[in-house]
Amino acid sequence: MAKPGRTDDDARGGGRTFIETARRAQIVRAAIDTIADLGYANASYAQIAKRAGLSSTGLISYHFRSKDELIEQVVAEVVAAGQAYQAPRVDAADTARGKLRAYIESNIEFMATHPEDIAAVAYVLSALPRERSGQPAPYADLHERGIALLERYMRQGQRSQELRRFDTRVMALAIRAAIDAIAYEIATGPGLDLSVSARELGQLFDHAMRSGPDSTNRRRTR
Amino acid sequence: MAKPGRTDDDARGGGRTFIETARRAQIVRAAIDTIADLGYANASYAQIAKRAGLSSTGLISYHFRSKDELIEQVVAEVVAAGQAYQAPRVDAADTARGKLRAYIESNIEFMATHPEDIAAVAYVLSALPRERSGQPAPYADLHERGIALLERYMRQGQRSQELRRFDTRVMALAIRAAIDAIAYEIATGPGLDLSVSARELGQLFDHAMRSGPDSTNRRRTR
Amino acid sequence: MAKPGRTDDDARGGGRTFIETARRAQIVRAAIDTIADLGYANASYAQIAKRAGLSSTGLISYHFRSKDELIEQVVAEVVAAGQAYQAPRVDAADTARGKLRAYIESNIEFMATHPEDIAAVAYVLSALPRERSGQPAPYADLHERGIALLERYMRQGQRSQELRRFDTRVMALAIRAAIDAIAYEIATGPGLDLSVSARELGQLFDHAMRSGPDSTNRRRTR
Amino acid sequence: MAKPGRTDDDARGGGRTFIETARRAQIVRAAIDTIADLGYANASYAQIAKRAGLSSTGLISYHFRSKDELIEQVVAEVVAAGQAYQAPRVDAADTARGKLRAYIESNIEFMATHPEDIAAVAYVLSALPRERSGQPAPYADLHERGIALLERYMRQGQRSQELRRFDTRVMALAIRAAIDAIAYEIATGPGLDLSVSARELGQLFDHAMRSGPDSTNRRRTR
DNA sequence: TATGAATGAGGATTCATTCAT
DNA sequence: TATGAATGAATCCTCATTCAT
Repeated sequence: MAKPGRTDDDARGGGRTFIETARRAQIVRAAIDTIADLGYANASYAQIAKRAGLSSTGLISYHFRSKDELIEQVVAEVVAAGQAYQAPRVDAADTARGKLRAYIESNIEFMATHPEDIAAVAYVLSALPRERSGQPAPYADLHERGIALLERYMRQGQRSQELRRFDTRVMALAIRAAIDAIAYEIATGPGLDLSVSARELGQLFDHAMRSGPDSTNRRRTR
Repeated sequence: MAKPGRTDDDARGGGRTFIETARRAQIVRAAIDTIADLGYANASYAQIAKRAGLSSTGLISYHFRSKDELIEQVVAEVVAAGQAYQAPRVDAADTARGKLRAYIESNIEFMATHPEDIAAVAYVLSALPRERSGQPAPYADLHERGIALLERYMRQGQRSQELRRFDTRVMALAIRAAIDAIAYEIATGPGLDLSVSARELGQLFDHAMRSGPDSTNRRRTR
Repeated sequence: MAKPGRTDDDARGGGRTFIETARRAQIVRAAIDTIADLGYANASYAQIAKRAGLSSTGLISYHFRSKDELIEQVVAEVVAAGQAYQAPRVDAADTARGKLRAYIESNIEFMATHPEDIAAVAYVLSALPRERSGQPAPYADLHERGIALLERYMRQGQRSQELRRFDTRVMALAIRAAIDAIAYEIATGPGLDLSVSARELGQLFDHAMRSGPDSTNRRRTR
Repeated sequence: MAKPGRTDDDARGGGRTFIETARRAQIVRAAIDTIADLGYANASYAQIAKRAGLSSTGLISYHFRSKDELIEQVVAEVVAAGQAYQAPRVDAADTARGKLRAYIESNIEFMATHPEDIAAVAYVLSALPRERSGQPAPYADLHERGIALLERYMRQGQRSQELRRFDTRVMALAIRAAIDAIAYEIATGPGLDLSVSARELGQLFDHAMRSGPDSTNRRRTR
């Protein structure tokens, strides 16, 4: 039958028609907007269909095997867009300090310029149960991968003595959290300027991480 | 007949009988546990009632005007407890740097030692729509008050030249976000140690804020 | 909460209110009528609620954990009524031939006088998949118990030489099937008289089973 | 454009192209398999299309005016195959007793050797509402024709005194029901042997119908 | 002929809330 | 105060059918 949302071979988008692909994209976009506007809990098929200009919720079910699959696509879409924006900017820098700064600044830029996308995934991720009977949270690896990348740069910078010694995990978590918070602030409240804030945050963590001129690098005790 | 959850004078707990107060507390506690366990979306009255040992969901509706009011109380309860823990510890410090460090460390301590409470409000806050038809987000002032407090200490420290010049709002947002992230990490993943992380984070932002090493870099005595 | 249809301890009807019991019975009755009228496939909650005079399908879900449970009760209800009718009549006979005849006749009587009940279970049993991935059909034991009872009487009669030798399983299946068919015919088509048919069928199988006067009892060859 | 399933002249297959006829047969076959496997309730167009190797459910709607028509064809197909098998075998016998015995045995043989077909019609017939707003049950004549045939043989046998006097309708109904039950048992449960059961059942009703042993009890030669 | 997109009705179930007791 | 019965809206999803291509 090849009802696209229902076949088993959906890992590959192989058998997707042009119109099917377009519809899926349209629905995913509508889902993002809906979630960003109303929150995850209120993002019903009815609301999504309304925003997508669809005359029936059945069409969503036709294109996506289940609501879970739709949400999955929402996250995937935003993540892909984010990485496409960020990767070249980070790669362009050549020192560890530079890469970390580029990471922070480009990340904020993307987030602040795609507020709907970010709001949507934020809603989704925070709505899912933290962990379900042993198995890890559904999108945990997403977060974890970002942290791991940051830590890798940090250790690199510590080896080359660009950076002082500190607990890389704590620092990485702090950076990610700060980025999210600032981006959110920029996107919602009108009080903060994008480029200024990006630079400020880059500076903040540059101060926090760099080897001080008084390089009496206190080692973590314990 | 003065149904407590329904009368108009509910802003003040004025007309509450003893038993009424106890029941409300019991239900709020059950709601916290439920939300922490199942997430906001699955925290139905049925589930909450079950955990509260109540035999009818009707009783919840009787004691709370609406589900919104119950959730409001959930947040209020946790916030009050947090402030009770934190205020004396911050007040005890006498310099701005000290206060900021105390704020960070005591905040993490509270959060890490009350994982259920924190999980519950985290779920609630992140589930609520950011803004609803013009009016600000439901608990925005909560967040805003925390930020304002931090900024006040920072400006104080900048005036006394304990701290370097930076954008206080960006810094405050970063601190709050980092605290939340670390506390969440401690509460869920078993990888992070509470007291170590608290100290690390205190140090992180101490580095980020303090005046350069050429200035009189007073060490925290402790 | 003790929502009756949802608690786990439903094996025991222990915690059932009077009104709850009454409602359940009412709904089961409405379900029987609906299924008998419309068939299993068309017996939606909406139809059942309409016939029960309920203003919401939600009430059915409130009283029964799931549709499966409701259907289970439908079958249980009819089976119980049938056994209550039949058991004393069979027990009253003292020879094997007599018991078998009483079984046949009383069974037809019950079925023909409770056409709705019979139609309902017939629909239900025939709608369920014959077997599902290994596990036996849902109500298979029901049928099997009836067959086993008949076979027991037959073997008894064969030992006492009241009955000729024959394959008891084939005979038992034939009897059960014939009873069902005749009862159905009586209940629907107006052409057949109840007591006459009951007697005829009793005679039919009496002829088929009794030791012929020419008691050259051919053993099953095989 | 003569959409075959939709035109009015569908009673006769007059205007059917070759490919149209083939497609219809293919779909009917797939429907039989699907119903036999999943039951009537779960035999959706989607499932049927999948088994038929069709890539769209639309094609089924294209070839059949409605689902009712498809189901009708399913029944017709199986009935035709059954009659093709049975008719010559019954005709070959020359006495009434012989014909009845041949009917019973050949009927069982067909049913037991075509379990899918039989399961499918069994599901269909038992799923359909007994009568729909006055008009008789959809396939009542099918059943009625079989009964009438049996009764004709019986009356013939009674006139020639091969058979004792009994209610022919009750007997005919019993025979049909028994055949169905045994065939079903053979097809599903592995406990019963086909040829043994066929012979047993033939004997059963031979005993039930034949004139008493005082009469000239002709043995079947075979 | 065949496909796949689209439709809209209808499916069971969950939910917060109300109300009589 | 507390209970449990009842309500009706809203949830996702499945289905047969239609239609443009």
